[in-house]
Amino acid sequence: MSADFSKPYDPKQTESEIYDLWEKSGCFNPDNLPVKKGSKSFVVYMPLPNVTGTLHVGHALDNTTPDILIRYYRMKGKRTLWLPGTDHAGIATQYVVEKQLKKEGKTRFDLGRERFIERVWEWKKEYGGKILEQLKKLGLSADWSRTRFTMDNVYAADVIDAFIHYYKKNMLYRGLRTVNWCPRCQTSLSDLELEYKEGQTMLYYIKYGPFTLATTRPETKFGDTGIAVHPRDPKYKQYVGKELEIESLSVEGSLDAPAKKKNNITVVADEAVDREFGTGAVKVTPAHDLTDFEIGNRHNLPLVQVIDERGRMNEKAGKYAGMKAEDARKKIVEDLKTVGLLEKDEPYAHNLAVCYRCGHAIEPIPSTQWFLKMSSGGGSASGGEGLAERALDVVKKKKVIIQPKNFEKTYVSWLSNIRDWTVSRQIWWGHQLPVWFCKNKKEEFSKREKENFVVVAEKPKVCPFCKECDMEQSPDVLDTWFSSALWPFAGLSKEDRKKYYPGNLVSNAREILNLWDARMIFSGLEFMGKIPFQNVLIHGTVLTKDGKRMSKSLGTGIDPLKYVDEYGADATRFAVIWQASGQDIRWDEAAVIAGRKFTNKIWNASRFVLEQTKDLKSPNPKPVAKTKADTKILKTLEKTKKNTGKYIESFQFSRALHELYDFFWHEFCDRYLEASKKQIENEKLKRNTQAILLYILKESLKMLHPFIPFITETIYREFPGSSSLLIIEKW
RNA sequence: GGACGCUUAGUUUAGUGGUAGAACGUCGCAUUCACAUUGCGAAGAUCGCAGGUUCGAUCCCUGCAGCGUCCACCA
Repeated sequence: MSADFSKPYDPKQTESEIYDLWEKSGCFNPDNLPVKKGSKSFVVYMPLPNVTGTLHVGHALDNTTPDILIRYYRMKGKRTLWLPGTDHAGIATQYVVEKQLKKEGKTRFDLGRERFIERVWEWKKEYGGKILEQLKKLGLSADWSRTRFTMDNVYAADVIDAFIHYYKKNMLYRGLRTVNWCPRCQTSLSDLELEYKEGQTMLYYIKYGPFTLATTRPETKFGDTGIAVHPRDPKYKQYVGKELEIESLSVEGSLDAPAKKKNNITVVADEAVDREFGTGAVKVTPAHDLTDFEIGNRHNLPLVQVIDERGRMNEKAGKYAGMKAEDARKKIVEDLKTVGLLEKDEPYAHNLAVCYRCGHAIEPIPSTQWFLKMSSGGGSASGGEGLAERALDVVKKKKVIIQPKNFEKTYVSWLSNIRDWTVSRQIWWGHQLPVWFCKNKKEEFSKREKENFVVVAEKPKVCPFCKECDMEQSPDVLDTWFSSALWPFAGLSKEDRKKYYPGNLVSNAREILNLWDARMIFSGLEFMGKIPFQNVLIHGTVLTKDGKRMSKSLGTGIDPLKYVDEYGADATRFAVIWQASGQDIRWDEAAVIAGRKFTNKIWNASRFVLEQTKDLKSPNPKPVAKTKADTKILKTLEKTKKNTGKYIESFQFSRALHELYDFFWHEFCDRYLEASKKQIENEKLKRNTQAILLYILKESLKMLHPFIPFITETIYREFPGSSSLLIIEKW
């Protein structure tokens, strides 16, 4: 293969050949790099793309900047590792496969858990590697030989160990949490699995002591433990913090005198209340509404469950017990009318959440979940500081630097107000909890003190409780983020951890700063005793040209491969970096075209330089400044080199690229190349001018290589006497 | 509802306490000599609005308006 300068640069032809060359050279793997002994490593953890993901411009942003750093530091002689992998993305993947099944007229229940999971693995085998293959087209120099999937056996073992570790440290506990429940499918549903149906219901205005409350669900009133108002609402200010004895409907369906009321209601002020809705005050039923559950959590309101798993009123509902919630509603409304507590009702259109599978109305009910303690407050037995405090500390002490700086605020406020992390999920695809229950000692809900389960990696041969049953594993799986939080070390082999942990950097979009970055930080501290990386780079969101969000469903998403195909990977990378200068990016195809023009310029300038210097015997003659033009270009080169390095090291990639663009195009091509034409005609200046041309071009290619690696490598191969690859050339 | 951000030439944007740089586009000129995916040159910005701080603000503060993103959610 050699470059054909008689034709315009054709990225399509060369890019895949060059990429093969790099892969074959093994230089993506830090263990193969010709680095000096004792030289430092530079490690980047790739944001794990979901196996269900399709490539979008955001991925190009996520990955182009680390690639620049990796290539730069590789050329600077560091041992560079860029660790790639994919995430099993629990709910998202399960959802995709279930949709596939639906087309065949089946549900996951038809297959059963085991066969369903097999089916997901099949799906993963077929599509799971696709996104990484697409990423390679952008020219990323990640070490693919180390690629891991968050459900690989070795990775899974670490995930299970982590769970057991937390359990032993008394940082995991079981508790109730209100979840979306389908009474027909008998399963909890994630947000993804909800569908919304527009419906007409009634909004009932119920008298509640000094309040009138609007609700669509009067049947949950027996589970009410609070009334919430907006903190800045002057109407209700006087009641906030008071516990009220309220004249209300009794479970016998009659009027309850205030004195007889057992469960009094606390008035709380909460930001979640919409002052404009209804009367501006709402009843709080933590057991049967997700928002109310959050409010209850914030104000320590008790949880009173009045509807059961089958969607029927339970014994707490007195004479209404056993009735379906819907029927109970009618009856209760009647009774409220009779006792004079119903002020009015009006029709109300709202979105009703239904099960995506069977269409049944979902019923929020409390269910047992596993929680990971985030904070030392609340009697953590781990002594010292909790996970959140430690993650906060390293950022406050600047051991971990979040850039741009203002995202530090987001991070700090999230961790400062954090609640314990619900790590269990009621789906099938994921890391199943290493929790084993005794079949003979079943309890609805068991806290530690009256255990009927053990937490161990392998199923115990003999049940420690009844000594005779075949223990049953908890059907729950872990939240996907629980496993991806371990990525900086679970992604590495035990051997690698000694060499490549801690790493240096992650680069991702802002929406996963808390979901992922924060959790990697505290997991790293907990399990490795060290921060996983010093730098968190948050890049802007890629928007459409008119400033709208890119989304697949709106048809505004953009596949960067379209540009790779049309203009080349270099031009695409150029466009991404060129535009990623400030905040969010309004993606403009014009930038890709500018990138292609630039690569074309480089191509032609290189052709000129290589032709002009063909007769130069010594491949690397020392250039000297003999003319004004010589002095100028050599000086400017030094300045550009210095600035480019400075900008790359401080993550100002766009600035670096603009500087390089300016230098190459305007200083080198427009000025020096033109001047060189005359100088070469002068025999006295000829040799030296040739030497300068070659030298400037070579140095330019090096500086440009991290940004536009393909074309620079292609041209470098044409250099007289170049034996090695540009990718490992000294910067 | 919460958090964060944006508002600078036709468009996309950079930037600084002393009235602004660029890219694309537009217009004019040039060009057999690396490149028309070119070169040279020109026009084009009261730096969202209203106050304030300051000798002086596009840059700092306050308010307003518009736009957007993320998170939470619609009782």
